Amino acid sequence: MTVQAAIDQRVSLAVSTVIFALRPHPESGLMTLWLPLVRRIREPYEGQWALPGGPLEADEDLAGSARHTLERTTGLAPNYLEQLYAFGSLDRSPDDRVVSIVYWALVQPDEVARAVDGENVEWFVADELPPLAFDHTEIVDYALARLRAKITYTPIAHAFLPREFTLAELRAVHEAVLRTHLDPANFRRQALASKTLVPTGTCLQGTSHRPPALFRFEAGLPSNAPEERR
Amino acid sequence: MTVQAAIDQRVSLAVSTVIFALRPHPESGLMTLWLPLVRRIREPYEGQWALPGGPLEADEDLAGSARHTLERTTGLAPNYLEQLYAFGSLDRSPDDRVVSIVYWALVQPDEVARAVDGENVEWFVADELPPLAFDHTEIVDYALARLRAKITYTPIAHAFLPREFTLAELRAVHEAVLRTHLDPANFRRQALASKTLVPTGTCLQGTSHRPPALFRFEAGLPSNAPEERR
DNA sequence: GGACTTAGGGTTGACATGACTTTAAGTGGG
DNA sequence: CCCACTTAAAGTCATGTCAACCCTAAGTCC
Repeated sequence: MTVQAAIDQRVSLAVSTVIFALRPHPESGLMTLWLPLVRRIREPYEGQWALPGGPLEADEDLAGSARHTLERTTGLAPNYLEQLYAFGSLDRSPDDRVVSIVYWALVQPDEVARAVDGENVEWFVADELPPLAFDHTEIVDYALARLRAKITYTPIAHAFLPREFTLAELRAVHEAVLRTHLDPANFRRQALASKTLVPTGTCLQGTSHRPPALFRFEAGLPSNAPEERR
Repeated sequence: MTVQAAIDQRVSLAVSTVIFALRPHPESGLMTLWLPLVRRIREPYEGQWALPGGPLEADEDLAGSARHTLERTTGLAPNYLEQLYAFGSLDRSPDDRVVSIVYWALVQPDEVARAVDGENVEWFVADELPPLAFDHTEIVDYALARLRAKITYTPIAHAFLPREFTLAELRAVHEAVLRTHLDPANFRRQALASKTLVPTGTCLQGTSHRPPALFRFEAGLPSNAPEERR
């Protein structure tokens, strides 16, 4: 058996990451979900857009690998990172057999993020993507569904925001992700009832109206991902 | 580079399955969760118990691989099969680097199941396991948590039962999994409100009391696993 | 000072939930 | 044949949650 044969015989393992951030929509100006894609520079699917990722290195954790691609494509560290799913259909790649373990991440779009956009990295509105390479369209759809489901029963919205934020900003995140309008009063009650928000005692000044109180997120629930929760 | 070196360099990929079934507890006689384990016949952890599984074959699906080990260890086809998590810590196996994609399955314990128990396969009460090889204790704990969480908001309990069942039997499954007592009247209301149960029109005869109506499960919600839902 | 805007709190009605009661329909025993 | 016993199945009621809505507070801008 040759070296190449030994490699061909085995299934190769990659880690990809769906990276979400909030930015204003280019037309409507409303906050929407964006994600960075990488243009493929080789076959298969050369020239098409794909999720950032790469083969799992022998000295890397799964989450570590996801964090690594995240840093490479956005220059940022994630505020939230969770394993999404392992995709392993036989036909997902035309020639070789690849199993992809996909993570999803939430980042806050700092000024930094724009500077790091490399030659082959570009951000897209998550709900208006071009056709993607491999099964990546299906993967993004699943990640979107998971994000939209999870934000309704878990306090992860703060991961899109800086350390201190107002309830209106937090509500804006929910509205942007879920693409709905939420009642401010009911949202406030529900958010405060979750026991995960701590008032900083200060108010945000410089608004043209009543100054809103600032809050900080305080971890209430532990993560439910076995690997990360150590 | 030698063939061995080429193999060593790469991360190997395995698929394991946590298989749940309900059987009476050996002491209390109450229904409890059981799962089959396989005794390891080689190092590392030789002689210890581990989850059934094996390396991912090049021509196998992920779910297909899980189904395959399921058939090998229990002789059964699963009524429910879902991906649990991909475990890939650097230290999970002492010598080589293994990433395990773990599935969990629900089966109904037919007469068949007992006959197939092989030399190195043995069923254990899920909450009273011996020390397991690798990180399999952690994996089982996670699978148990997932099952107990999911049964409360998803109709999967029927996967432990034959095609037709009474509400009392369905409630007994919930009680066995969650290890609690549930009010029969409230459980009935909740179960019927879920719109996933169809009355067969017949009643179970031969009981020493009022004959209960039989129901059949009718899929209401689609699966939320992207790979399986095709 | 008054219009305007958002913060923040209160009210109400629809609905789900848990604890409990009542009636129905079978068996088995005296 | 009547009665005790068991579980099925339906109903009642108090509580809690949630969405829709209204109202007042506290700033800015003109």
